Amino acid sequence: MSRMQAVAFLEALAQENPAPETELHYTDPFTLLVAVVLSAQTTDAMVNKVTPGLFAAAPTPAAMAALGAEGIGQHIRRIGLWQAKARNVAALARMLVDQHGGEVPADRVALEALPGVGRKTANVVLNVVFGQATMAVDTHIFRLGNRTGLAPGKTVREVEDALVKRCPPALLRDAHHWLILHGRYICKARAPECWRCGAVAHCNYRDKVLAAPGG
DNA sequence: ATCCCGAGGG
DNA sequence: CCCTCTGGAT
Repeated sequence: MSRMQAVAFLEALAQENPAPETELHYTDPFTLLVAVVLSAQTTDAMVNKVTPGLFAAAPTPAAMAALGAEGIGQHIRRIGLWQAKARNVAALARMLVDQHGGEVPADRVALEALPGVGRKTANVVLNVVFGQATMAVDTHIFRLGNRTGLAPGKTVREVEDALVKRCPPALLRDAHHWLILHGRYICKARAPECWRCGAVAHCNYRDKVLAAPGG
């Protein structure tokens, strides 16, 4: 896919809204960070069931640290990996209070040093909160980037770099969010629904699907 | 059975 | 690179 095509592809996807109800619930940098940490290997809908109660009980790093792993666990028992997440969020909140003045750091190294925060979560925070030119690549975006030719790469880093280079600055913020939704609901791993893709005109994957046996 | 808006550890 | 942690949806 040429750069011109890639930009047209991204602009078309930015207009799309496959599933608005699946946005993560948060109100500030800290709750965004926690919501993203909680979302690992679990659906956003499930996370949204527990975050209102959790954030009502502990809206700040200090309150979250005080709530502790036990208290946090009481609120998030319904989501996957909740035991490890409760421990991580408690420790993470404690680190924010002790080492970062109760604020979410605007630095990749500091973010990734927080328990439960890896490259993907750090990229979401850097992009959404601090407006940095980063892309959070998950399995959906990795697949979409390769299959459409938008951002080819054999590693997550390669796909990430390709997307940052090709995405117009105006679209960069939150681009990972609508790319994920597109990958989750339209450009699906199995049975992709090209007929309701807003960017079919800028992608030849539909032709490949139709040409494939049984496609 | 397989996968998920992953991270951490071996 | 591999594996495990978790629950829910498909």
